[in-house]
Amino acid sequence: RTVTPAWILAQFKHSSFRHQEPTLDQCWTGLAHPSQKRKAAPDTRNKGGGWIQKSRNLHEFAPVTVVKASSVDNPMILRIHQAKKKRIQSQQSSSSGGDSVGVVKNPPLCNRGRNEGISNMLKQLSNLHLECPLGTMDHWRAYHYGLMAGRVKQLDFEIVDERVLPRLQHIQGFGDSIRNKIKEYLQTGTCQKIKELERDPYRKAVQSMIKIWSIGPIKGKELVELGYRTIRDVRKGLSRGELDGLSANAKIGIDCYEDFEERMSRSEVSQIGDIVIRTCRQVLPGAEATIMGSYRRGLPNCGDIDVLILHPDFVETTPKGALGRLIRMLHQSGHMLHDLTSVDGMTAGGNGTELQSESDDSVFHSRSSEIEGQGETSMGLQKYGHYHGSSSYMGVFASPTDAGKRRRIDIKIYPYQERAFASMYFTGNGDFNRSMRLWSSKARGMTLNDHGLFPNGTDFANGKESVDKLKGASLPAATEEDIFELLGLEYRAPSERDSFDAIVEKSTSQPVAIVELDKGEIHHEMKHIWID
DNA sequence: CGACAGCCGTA
DNA sequence: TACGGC
DNA sequence: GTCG
Ligand SMILES: O=c1ccn([C@H]2C[C@H](O)[C@@H](COP(=O)(O)OP(=O)(O)OP(=O)(O)O)O2)c(=O)[nH]1
Ligand SMILES: [Mg+2]
Repeated sequence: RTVTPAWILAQFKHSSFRHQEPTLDQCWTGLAHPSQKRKAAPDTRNKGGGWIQKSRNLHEFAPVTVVKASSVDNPMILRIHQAKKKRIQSQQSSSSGGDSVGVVKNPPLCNRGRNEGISNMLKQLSNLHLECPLGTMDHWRAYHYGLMAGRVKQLDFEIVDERVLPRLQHIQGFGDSIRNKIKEYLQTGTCQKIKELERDPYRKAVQSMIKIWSIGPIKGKELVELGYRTIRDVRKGLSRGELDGLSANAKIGIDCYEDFEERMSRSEVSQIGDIVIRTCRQVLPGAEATIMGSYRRGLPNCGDIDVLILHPDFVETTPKGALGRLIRMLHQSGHMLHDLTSVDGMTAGGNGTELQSESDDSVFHSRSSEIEGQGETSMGLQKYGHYHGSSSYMGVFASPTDAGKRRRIDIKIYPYQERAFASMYFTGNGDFNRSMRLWSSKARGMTLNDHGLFPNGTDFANGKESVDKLKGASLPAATEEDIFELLGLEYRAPSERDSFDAIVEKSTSQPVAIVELDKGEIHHEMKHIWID
């Protein structure tokens, strides 16, 4: 937060090192009315080498100097850095390692649903921070609470009273704060922090703003500072012309507020899927379209519908303009109501189903952005040195089962050779993907994304443009099983891909190890412990 | 202190 | 680049 | 929030 000079002066009066929380009017919001916003100036705070950074334009923002706690004079941080140096040295001298880990921090986990109450409490804490990340820390608080909510369920013992707390201390991720909350839960059956967060009217207001699609914590706070508290307020403001500065997507989000809050039944998802898939086959004969996301994982209800399109004849590219034609046709039939992303080829005159085979050179080189070369993102060619033509669409679909209701839809199309990676990605869930990518990077020295699996230390990783195409190329995988195998992970069916801890090293793996870390270091490289 | 996945689209 | 989203 |  940026504070006003008034707040700073007030702190000196207290002659104490503990400062007071600034009240709302002691904060410098620096906010302009959305409709008056100019182009965003680059945020230069906290960048650059020095450990003292001056604030920018004094007339625009509060005259505050940001002091970074640096290693220069902070004994705590010095100690950490020295410890780090020592660790590195000892590893270089005796590379045998493996036994440097005295405490076994990874007890056997099982997948029985234990510790329900505690897990629910942690999940609530996670959601409260996630749904309203006011501070910069809240994002990672939510992340960690979420992680531990999953992990308590998998413990091989039930937390019934305080005597097991010391035992928790030796398990990765249960720090002081969480152990104290568990203690409080055991004693009182509740958690004051949750109550506190739920009561806070400011939080509540921001949260209701954030639920508008395309409004995040920044815009949400801005709206609250401007006096809006509820979706009704925002709608009123919009009708008065006070909020014309909001993005086109935000206006759609406001319009569909209640509809987007709801989740749909599987049967509704499958009916929408039928419509999309049928239309897709008309527009692109031979295409394979599949419903992904929570639907593929078998959840009883879904927040949106995710559709993946592939075509076996387009191995390295995607058919030009196909996605656009699909969207156009869905608009014409009245199913698609709004676009949340632009679509190349949608407004083009290209008729129906002309199919260029990908061996046609014109498909390959249609990558200038002025032309409506479909798909091909600018990053793809530069960073990966491989040619790809994936593209994606986000829109709003009319419910076929619940008249008048509007549903979020995501449609993505990938080259056929990326199908395993695209399907892994699009099946999720989000935590599972993050866990798998973290494992890939930390334990295997490879970067995993929705296009492929890339060994690090190649041109890809260095961000250079690849001259030799093979050097920047992905390891091949035709199926999802292949990807688990390449990474040395236990296979997980879609319905099992439900948490961070669902990523587990395969016991008999002969992985394609690229990093030269010993096992102990791999395991303890990060706080995320991979359980054998 | 820095890490906690890796991208894409909009303004 | 900042923000929001998958 | 937690770890190294
Ligand atoms: O931060 C994210 C969000 C999503 N995804 C992937 C996994 C996810 O399964 C898929 C579709 O995203 P969506 O937001 O639709 O999630 P979902 O798993 O389908 O759940 P929901 O029922 O809320 O749609 O995209 C990620 O990799 N990272
Ligand atoms: Mg979904």
